[in-house]
Amino acid sequence: MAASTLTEVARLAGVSPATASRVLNGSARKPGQDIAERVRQAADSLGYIPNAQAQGLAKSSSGLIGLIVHDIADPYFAAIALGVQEAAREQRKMVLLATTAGAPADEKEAVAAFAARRADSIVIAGSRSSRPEDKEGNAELAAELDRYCRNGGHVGVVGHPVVGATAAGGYHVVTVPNEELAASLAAELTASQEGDFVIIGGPEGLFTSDDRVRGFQRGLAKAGRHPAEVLRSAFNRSGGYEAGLALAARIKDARRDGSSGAGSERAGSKGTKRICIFAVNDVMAIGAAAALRSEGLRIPRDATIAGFDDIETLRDFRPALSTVRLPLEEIGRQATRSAARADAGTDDAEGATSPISGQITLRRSTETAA
Amino acid sequence: MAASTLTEVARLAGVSPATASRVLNGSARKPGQDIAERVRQAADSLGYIPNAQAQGLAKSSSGLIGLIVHDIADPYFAAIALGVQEAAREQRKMVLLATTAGAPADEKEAVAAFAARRADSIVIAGSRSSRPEDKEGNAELAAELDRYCRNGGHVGVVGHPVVGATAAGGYHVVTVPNEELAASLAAELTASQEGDFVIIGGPEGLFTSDDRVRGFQRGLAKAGRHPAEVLRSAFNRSGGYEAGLALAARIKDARRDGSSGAGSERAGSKGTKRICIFAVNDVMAIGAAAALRSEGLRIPRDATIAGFDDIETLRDFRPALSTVRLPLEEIGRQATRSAARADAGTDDAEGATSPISGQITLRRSTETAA
DNA sequence: CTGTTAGCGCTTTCAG
DNA sequence: CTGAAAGCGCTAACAG
Repeated sequence: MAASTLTEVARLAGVSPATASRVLNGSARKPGQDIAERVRQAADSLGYIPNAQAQGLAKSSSGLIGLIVHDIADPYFAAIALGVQEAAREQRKMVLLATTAGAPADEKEAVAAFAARRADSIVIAGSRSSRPEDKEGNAELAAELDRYCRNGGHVGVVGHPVVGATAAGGYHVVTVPNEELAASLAAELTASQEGDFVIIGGPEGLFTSDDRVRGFQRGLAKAGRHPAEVLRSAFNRSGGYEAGLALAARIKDARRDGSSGAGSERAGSKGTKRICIFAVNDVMAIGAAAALRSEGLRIPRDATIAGFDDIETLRDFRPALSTVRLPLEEIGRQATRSAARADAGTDDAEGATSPISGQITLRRSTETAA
Repeated sequence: MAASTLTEVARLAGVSPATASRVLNGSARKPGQDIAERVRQAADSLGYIPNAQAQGLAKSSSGLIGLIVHDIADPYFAAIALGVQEAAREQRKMVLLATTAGAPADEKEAVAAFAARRADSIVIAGSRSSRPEDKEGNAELAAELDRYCRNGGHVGVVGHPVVGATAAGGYHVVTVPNEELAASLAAELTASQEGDFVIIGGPEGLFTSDDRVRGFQRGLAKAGRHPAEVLRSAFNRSGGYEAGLALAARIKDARRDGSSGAGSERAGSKGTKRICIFAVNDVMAIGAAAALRSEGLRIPRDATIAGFDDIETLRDFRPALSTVRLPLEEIGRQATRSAARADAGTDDAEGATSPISGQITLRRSTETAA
């Protein structure tokens, strides 16, 4: 028993399908009260549900918004996804989700799939990269995106423009001031941290990571500190954990050397000043912290640490993590809205969404008080 | 410049649209090598992307899987969503996401929207409820679901069947043994916990919560303990926080009374034995823990606490949370697969997926050792 | 204001 | 093995 169709409804109501369409699904022209009522009754007596595919085909638009994330289980993306959802709801659209693990090749496939479904717009979250191994993938992704835009699609990108994408019409970027914020974070930290800084970054070539690293170094330089050493690992918790392990070993070594055989536990109170770790995102920071802890080191006693993003789920972590708060939901919302805006013809200056701002948030993990 | 169509490709290749269709999109019949090659070339020289809407209309199926969650930013749902995503990928389908905050009315809308899009199957995650205020909504949801199934749709539900849904064909439930697991948790806890138990539950009528409460009480009874008092609040972090605040006050009072004016800080070592809190999910447990901490109480020193779910993002929380590990991703995967199975006609015993099992995981938060 | 007539792009009998 | 023709369900010009 297939779902009933508009034609059936029309027949039951004794009108033409066109009229039924006009009353059931919005149209500029309003049929007469009497007839409208009859149609409506027929419709719900049959349990009529319009076939969105057919509507889409006829109107060539789909009421769909495509969302591309690296990993929906990562709270960073989940928060953005929530924002996208909200914006989609405002536009009375549904969101189609694609998880790509950040591989440009998969992202390209996702874009193609969205294009095939005639998604009205596409939102891409997740760091762009310029790694050599992604070069080809990036080019293909850019080409796919261009084609999508040329065919009338709109795309909103979170963070950085996709490498190589010509800024064709319908292509919008929600810029996140990663570099500036990282610089500010560094500036604030230098006020209290006396020891060396170490950065735990993601793989080289990941824009988000690179920007934060660069910004942090800049902030350090401005404060007259020498540049931090940069440890590279995966852009997730286990990457942070690994790097944390390496740092823990180093801290212990330094302590052993510094205390020449004796054995106080408190690195922070020794000649060797405790290091301050900046992990380029919260999940990595949490991973690093876990590693230090597992090696018997304490934060902020033996080392201080800061992250980036201010992931909500991680706010109850102790010691509370110093970080940079990013309005993740808002970012998702804006990316979605900016993509839709062009859709509606509201061509206000190409990207009139208010700029994203973040907020340095110092908490216990970088406290240096006795 | 609209996307190019099959007809265009066919014309360019000098064949009929039918043939082009046969070579480009899978068909039982295989056109000749020579002609196939020509079509393929024409296709990608034009950058042809099949119009999924049109295909869907013609085949009346869409390659879409609808997923309904309360809140995609909640790590519990995010984990399930990841599993759904994976299963969808196996089936070469995309997932359509709907966030409903658990309101049956919204869920009904989501189901209707999915039905309109001719989703091949629908997965519903998130606790069902039998609260009086949801009664009407549940009935409508059930009706909508039934209609969807009757029209050939398949649905996979996580946890409990939707209230009032007739177990029509195509309706599958992935059962999570919440009650049993909660009972086991209680059993294990009674071995080490001497004080009273208190349960922080969600609103009455939420099945998941109710099951866990019931199971826990049963476990307690079996161990000869008297039933735990049940505090009700919202089924999320802030609900846990609120309840935690109330408990903190109570613990402090008890301590003051117990120590009649003197003032040791250690409730655990007093005559009043420390209470053991069971929060029906991890996020609530974390909230409660945060509340206790903010009131100057320490875990497990002043009270012990356990949660449920073993949310991955929360595993770095300290003290490590005792909980029941649930294979969330797997649950999502199974719900998706079981819904699809019927689709493929593989009618193996109505629900031949392996049953979900959980694992009691005792960690620091319930340690009672000195 | 309503009904009729064409498609939207693709699949799928059914002939050739 | 290929092509022609008839829709899938709905919308949007046109007529009436």
